[in-house]
Amino acid sequence: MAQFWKPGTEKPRLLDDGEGGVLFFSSSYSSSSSGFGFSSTEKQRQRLPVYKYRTAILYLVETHATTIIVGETGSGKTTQIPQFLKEAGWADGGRVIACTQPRRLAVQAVASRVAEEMGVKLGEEVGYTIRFEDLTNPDVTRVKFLTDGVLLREMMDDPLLTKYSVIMVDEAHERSISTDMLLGLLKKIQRRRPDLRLIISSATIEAKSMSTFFQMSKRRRGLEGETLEPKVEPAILSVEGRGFNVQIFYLEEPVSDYVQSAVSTVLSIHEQEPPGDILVFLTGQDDIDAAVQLLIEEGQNDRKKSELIVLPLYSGLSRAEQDLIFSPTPRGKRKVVISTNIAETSLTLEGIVYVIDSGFSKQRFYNPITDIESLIVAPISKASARQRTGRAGRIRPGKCYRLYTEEYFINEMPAEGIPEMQRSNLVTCVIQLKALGIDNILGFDWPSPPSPEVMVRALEVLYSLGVLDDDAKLTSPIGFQVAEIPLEPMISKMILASGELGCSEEIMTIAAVLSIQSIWASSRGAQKELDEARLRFAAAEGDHVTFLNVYKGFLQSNKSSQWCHKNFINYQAMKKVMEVREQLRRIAQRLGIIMKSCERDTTAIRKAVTAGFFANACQIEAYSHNGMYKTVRGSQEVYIHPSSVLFRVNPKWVVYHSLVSTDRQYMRNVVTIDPGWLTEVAPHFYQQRQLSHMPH
DNA sequence: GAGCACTGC
Repeated sequence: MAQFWKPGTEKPRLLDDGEGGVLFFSSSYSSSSSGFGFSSTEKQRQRLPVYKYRTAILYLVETHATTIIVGETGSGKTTQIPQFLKEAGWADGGRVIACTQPRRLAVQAVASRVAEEMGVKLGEEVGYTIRFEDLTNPDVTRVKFLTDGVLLREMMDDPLLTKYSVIMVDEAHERSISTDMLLGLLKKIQRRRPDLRLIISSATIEAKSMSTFFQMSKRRRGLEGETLEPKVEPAILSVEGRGFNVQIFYLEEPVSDYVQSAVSTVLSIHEQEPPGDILVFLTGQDDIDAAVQLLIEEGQNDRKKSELIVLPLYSGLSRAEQDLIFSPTPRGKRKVVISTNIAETSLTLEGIVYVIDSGFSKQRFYNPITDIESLIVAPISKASARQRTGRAGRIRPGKCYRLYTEEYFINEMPAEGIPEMQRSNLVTCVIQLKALGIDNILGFDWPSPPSPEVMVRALEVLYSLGVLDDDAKLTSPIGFQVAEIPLEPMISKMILASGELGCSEEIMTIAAVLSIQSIWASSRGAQKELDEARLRFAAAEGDHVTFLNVYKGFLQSNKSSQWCHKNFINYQAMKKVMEVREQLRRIAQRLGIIMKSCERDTTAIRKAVTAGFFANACQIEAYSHNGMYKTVRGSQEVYIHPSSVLFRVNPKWVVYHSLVSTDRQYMRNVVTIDPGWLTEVAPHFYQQRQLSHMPH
């Protein structure tokens, strides 16, 4: 292997901070406020790198409106800082300390860890809130963990978030849409609430741009000089991590086939390196299955290679298939996990010593002209590369093999990825801002502003749904109701229509199914059986009505997991459908939507679907032999996806829920309609499209 | 007859 690789100079756990203005405090250990002898958890707390910055952090939070903390994994910032704040009195007088996370699992894990360290029952002094689960008690909860999406929802009832004294936004470097929205809105809140403190916690050094972002709000206000106010300039503090060193190797020459290159690197490691599991980052199911296949074939006629346990990992796998990843590696074997980005942040694997990084991942891009989102294989950023590398150093020093050259890493790889906000359709984001009373959407102060074209397109869609009026204000009641329902606006509109059409029971089910990934079980190696199972539920009207048949069968089976397994249905997904449906039913009740079943009248159901998705109407091409459709709106060429029950049935008129773009545009989840309904449910859109009168 | 990185309310 030596001739293929050369050691790099970069050490991933060291921050290459060329940034000025980074504050390093090295105060001595502070004592605990408990006054008791140190318990073992107390000792563990003190060993975390963040512990020696306790005084510094509390000082900075006291004196600065915003504190930016750059901390690598293992620094302990997420679990310790909320406790420091609590001990220092930030939760006195009924105030609450909030800490947001991008993911539900992280919220639960961190909250229970902190409750344990503080010796309190989870849900009392320390609590958490995620969708479907609120483990807090408003009277006693003082430290609250929540997803950033939940905090955004809380702003709809309490726009200034008055009960919180400090809000810590964790994992801000991931730059998800909801984190970015939160940052923009918190900056606005700061102007009205000088008492509020923000802590922005990030794993990368882009702290500088974040600092500039938070600096300006106060300047504009002209607060400088007022003595009682906190400093307008955000503080930046850097905290070291506690990972092990990872040695990095680069390719000497670029390769064209990273799958093949990854496979041969796995084999070289296995031949030449001491025991330790391998994690390979590829881009998607295709790549991963191909690599798994190649490695299994290699193992079939070679004793040494047969010691490899090769496991794929991506979100489409069933729970049981994913759980295989966590089983301990037997003696004399070596586990090789071949994964998508899921292992970069969402899942942590223990026992990984070697990481192989292809340098690519699938990323979403959005084209506002065609209104199509697509997944494209694109180069990752340096920040991602470091994150991947860090996965090798969790238990002991590790090695990372990058399937690109050092020259490429240094000179060509972008420092940071493009924030999700600049790669997505923003319809949901815009309606949330409108609901929060932000009128000037185009002038909103974002950490990374999206293009005006994307914003205008979102406003156009909301206008066509009747959610916004000519002045781009939320309509009443429809606009406010759609904003209240936590789903895509087109699904929410469909729900509202179902109340009037007398089919709300059915539409709630359809809305719940459409809002989750897929109710079908993954079908690796059993495609034919899955297709047959799907046919057992198939309805002539299309996929939406088919979902109703599945849901009915599931209820009749008494929500049996065995029934799901037998019918190639994802049991976890069905449980989620039930949860979402229940939440929707409660919201509908609040909004005064009458719950009613239309029995077997699928006309009402399909009309309700059309009321939300009229913009996705398509007509088949008159002399098409290959099932080509054209969208009514833009004459775009589209095809029914082979997984649809209407595939090869090719009805004349359909509406679809979403497009998958590969070599062709495929419509997923398709239902037949009568074209007459289009002018009936959306006259403004199909009869008098007033292009001159678009909202702005 | 083909394919969906990952979250979240």
